Amino acid sequence: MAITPMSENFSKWYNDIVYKADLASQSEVRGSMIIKPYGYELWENIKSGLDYRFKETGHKNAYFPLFIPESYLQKEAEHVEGFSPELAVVTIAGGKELEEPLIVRPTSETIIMHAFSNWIQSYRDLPLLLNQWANVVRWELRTRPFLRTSEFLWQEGHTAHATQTEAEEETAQMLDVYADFAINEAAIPVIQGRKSVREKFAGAVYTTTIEAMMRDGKALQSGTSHYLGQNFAKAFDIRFLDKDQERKYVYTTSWGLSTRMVGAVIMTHGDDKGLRLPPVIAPIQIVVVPIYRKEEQRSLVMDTVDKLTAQFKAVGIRFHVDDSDQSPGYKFNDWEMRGVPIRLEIGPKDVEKNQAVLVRRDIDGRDAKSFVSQDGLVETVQNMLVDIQANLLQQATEFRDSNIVEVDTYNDFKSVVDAGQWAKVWWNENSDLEKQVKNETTATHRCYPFDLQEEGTGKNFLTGEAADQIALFSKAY
RNA sequence: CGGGGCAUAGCUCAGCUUGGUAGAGCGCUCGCUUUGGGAGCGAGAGGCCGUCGGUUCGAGUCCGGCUGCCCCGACCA
Repeated sequence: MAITPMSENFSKWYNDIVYKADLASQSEVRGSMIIKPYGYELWENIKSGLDYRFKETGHKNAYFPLFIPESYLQKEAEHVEGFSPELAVVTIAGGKELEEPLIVRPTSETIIMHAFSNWIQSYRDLPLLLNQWANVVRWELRTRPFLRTSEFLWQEGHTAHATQTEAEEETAQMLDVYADFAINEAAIPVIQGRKSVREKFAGAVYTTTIEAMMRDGKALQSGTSHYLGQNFAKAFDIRFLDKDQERKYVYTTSWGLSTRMVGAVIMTHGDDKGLRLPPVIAPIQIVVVPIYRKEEQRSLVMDTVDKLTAQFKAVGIRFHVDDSDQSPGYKFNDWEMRGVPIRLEIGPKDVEKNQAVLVRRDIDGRDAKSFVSQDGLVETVQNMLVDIQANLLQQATEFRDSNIVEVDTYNDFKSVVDAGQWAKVWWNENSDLEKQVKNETTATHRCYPFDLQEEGTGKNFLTGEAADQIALFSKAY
């Protein structure tokens, strides 16, 4: 029943929340999971926050096929090499061996770029701004619910532009969209930055990322936006006739965010009692627990509950009334474990006094509880939801900031990384040395953070040479 | 892909050493009593013991094959 404490075993704590809060369950298929209604509602709320932003920035949704001809994937050399170990391939269909195997998409650059090459003829066709919501398959050897599964849900945006500048602006804009969503809706204080060459998307010129710090100090890449240059345009011959009468290759971008975000929410906000959900994306924002002994009390209490929830409904507060047969104490623990931001208790005493008891999930102890008037309750609740949202972001931000440590020697680096913190260092791009660091410490290059760059140069923590960029290293999911 | 472990009720597991009619806790169903921080009592339902084969009068238990899952490592957008 109870959840394994985080301090005892973080992985177990995570799995306990996923399964006991009914977000997902294990499926019969290796490495796959069933997303249950409560988990899927959370994903739907994430989806709608993103989809709204995509539309606001001029993108349209479309849908491309699940199956991709093998030859498409092979057109971009680095891309195919990056994905080939984890592809699921269909070789037999309809009882016959296929002439050309079909790949179950690990991502859709190739099939979408193939379509783009037919659709784009003139500068008037640009920019082309598309997004698709889809499932993709990557045959991972080691899987964890939401963080890494063989099949997962995501969105992938694909755009084509006339100029490099425009494509790079798009790449940056969509990373901003992700960061805005993560910070303001998921209450996750992400760090924006550029990936090292070793960590970038196969086929990209460069990759930008939002990195989040989990409660165990590990980093989670929570969304990525890639500038693809003309790599795919050349591989798929996507050319347009420009105003100056010249045929030119387009510049493309792609960007994606997956159900992994659910894992990020769990591991950013959760505590030993279970999940803590930011009100903006919580499937249930307030749970009502009626309390009564006798039947007369029950109808009295329920009348008040009906009156109050009608007000919630009118203003769009997402509520749930738990009138099951469980004891109140059971319900309190259960809904805290499921991360509902506010609990409302209504008993005979409250009905009599025209009051209600509110308990907020983001605070521990007595301070979490308040006795408020039923008059103006909707406003009280709305204000509290806003306050909880802000408080979760603040708690996560303070945790993150206190766990990023500046180091300039390899020894300090090792102890910081071993302590589960992030190392902020001076660094020069070098894939071989990055690999060495990973082998020796298990920490990886997370990104070159845009907001933490400094003028001039500093001492590379590994080589001691002068370095011109600030990088973050840490253990990661 | 290398090393180790496991497969028995919805879940967690015992039973195997030493073969003899399938067990516990939790959960579930029904009834009564309860209800402001994980309630109590009583009754009940629920299993081709992963699968195929072998040994035996008799296999959850012993032997072999297969399949699946978990952990550690390696790999990894």
